[in-house]
Parts: sequence; structure tokens; C-alpha cells
Amino acid sequence: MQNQQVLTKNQKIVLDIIEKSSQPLKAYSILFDVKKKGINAPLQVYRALDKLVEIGKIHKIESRNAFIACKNSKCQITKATVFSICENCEDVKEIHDHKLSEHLKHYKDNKGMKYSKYNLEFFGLCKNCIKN
Amino acid sequence: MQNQQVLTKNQKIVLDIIEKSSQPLKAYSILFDVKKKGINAPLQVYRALDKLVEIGKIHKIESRNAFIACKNSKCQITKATVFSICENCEDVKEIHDHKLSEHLKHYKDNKGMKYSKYNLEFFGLCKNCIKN
DNA sequence: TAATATTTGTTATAATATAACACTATGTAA
DNA sequence: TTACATAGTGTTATATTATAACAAATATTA
Ligand SMILES: [Zn+2]
Ligand SMILES: [Zn+2]
Ligand SMILES: [Zn+2]
Ligand SMILES: [Zn+2]
Repeated sequence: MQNQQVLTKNQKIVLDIIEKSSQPLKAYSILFDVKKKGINAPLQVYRALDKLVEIGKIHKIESRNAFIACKNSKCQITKATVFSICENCEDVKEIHDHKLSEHLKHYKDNKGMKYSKYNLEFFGLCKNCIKN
Repeated sequence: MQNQQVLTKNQKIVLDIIEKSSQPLKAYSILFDVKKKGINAPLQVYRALDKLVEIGKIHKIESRNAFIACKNSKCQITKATVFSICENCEDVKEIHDHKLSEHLKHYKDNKGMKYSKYNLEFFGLCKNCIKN
């Protein structure tokens, strides 16, 4: 199974740092953090990121050019991602809503397109930022 | 009403070129095209793009860093966008599906977030690319 | 073993986007 | 009309994000 494959050294280092963060990290901030572990160049980070996205260990938040770890085994297979993003504090959370994902997974347009993947990003204000 | 406001010279030039294209355009390709009209620098393009996105005349395809004209008056207000993207030929279409957008518009998570906007991108293969 | 594919390390560079600042046009209100 | 505020412009410089190209090292498989 793809998401159980063995990771290489660089992939492990990069994944580790993303998993330790509750919030999305940017490629060059990851690079900065992993320099002490022997990763020196952007490409080394981007290559690891590409692979980790491909196997579903992390997701890219497209509107933010940032990467967050996935904690749900299901979207690793379906490539179906939903995020909520606070436009004030930039807090990002992955949403796992079975009903919503079923709805989207089975969505068919009238153009005959065959979908294999989707990405949905909700924007707004989180509970904290509404109060303040 | 916001989407009927008068556009400035640069905004018109940039909008014009995006509206003439059926497919999303990238900022620097827009810049290249509008140089003959007196726009010389990236910032002039990006400022026009920002404004046009803000008033809903165009949308940004986040996963592609590209901009496409909106032909639907409704998403100019709601900032609710859905796109289908062919991963083979890169054909992009905006989807206007009332049922889907109602479903998303009224979506509530259990975190107390208040959403004002969403962007959904479907990826797959278009009719043509499936055949070939 | 040899062949094959994948990953790595490295330098250089491409592509995307914003900061800062002086200036200009436009609208609003004394 | 003048004063002020707001938004847009033109420009140079720079920041941020991402990939090309190539040689060397490592892992996979036959
Ligand atoms: Zn996930
Ligand atoms: Zn917030
Ligand atoms: Zn639209
Ligand atoms: Zn296609």
C-alpha cells in the first residue's frame, strides 16, 4: 500500500518537521529548520515535499503555498482534501466531514470529465478572531 | 454595486486580455502581452489583478497561479468558486452548479468558524484526454 | 554480478510576487 | 475654490517560490 512505503532520509526529516507543526509550513521555512540536519538546498526540500504529497502524508494548501501533515488515512487514498482557513490569524485546519466528502467524491459535471481528485478551501474567521 | 464600478485604464487593459482568453493566464504572460499598451512592470499587472479579483471580475486558479475571467454574476458577490481542471491538457472551466454551491455556501463545521468564501478545484481528465 | 531505477547533492536560474517611495488623478467637503 | 482623503500610477529594487541540469551515490531487480 502506497502510504505505508518506506521513506528516505530526507523525506523523513521533512515529514518529521511538518508533523510536529500544527500549522502549515512553507518550503523555505522548512529548509531553514532542516539545515542543521544536513539538508542544504531548496531542491532537497521540494523533492521530499513532492513525494510526501504524492503518497498522501502531507497536503499542500494551494492558496498559501504551504504544507500540512495529514492525520486522516482516508484522504491519502482519495486525494480529497478540505481545509478551513482563517483569513485573520491564518489558522488552518483540515476538515474531515464524511457527508461533504461523499458529496464531492461523487460529483459529476455535465462535461464528461472524470475527476480523480479535488481540493476545497473555505475562508473566513475562526471562533477566536470573531470574538476579537 | 461593487461589480459595476468603473475600472481604471490598467485594470481595463488587464481585464480585456483575460476576458479574451478562454483559458487562465499567468501574470507574467499577461505582462508580456500588455507591454505594447504601456504597462511595463509586474506590479502594474499584479495591482490590476488584485483589484479585479477583489471585485469578482476574475478568479485566481490557486493551484495554477493563473487568472480566468468570471462569466457568472453570482460568484462576484459570494466569492464562491468551483473549477474543473484537466491534469493532462490543463483545460480549466468554471463550474456553476446551483445545488453544489448552495451545499457549500451553507456548510458549517463544528469549530464555530464563520465562512465568507470558498474555492473548490476538481482535478481529473477531460472528455478529450480520456479518449486519447 | 550487471542492469535499472531512484535518490542525492550541488550550482545556477526561472517564475511568482511584494516593498518602498515619489507622484498623479479623483472624489468629497469645508 | 481650497484642502484633504483615497485610490491608482510608474519605477526600481528585492523577496519568495520553484525548477533545470548534471554528476554521484544508493537501492532494487533480475
Ligand atoms: Zn488529509
Ligand atoms: Zn483566526
Ligand atoms: Zn465566477
Ligand atoms: Zn484534457
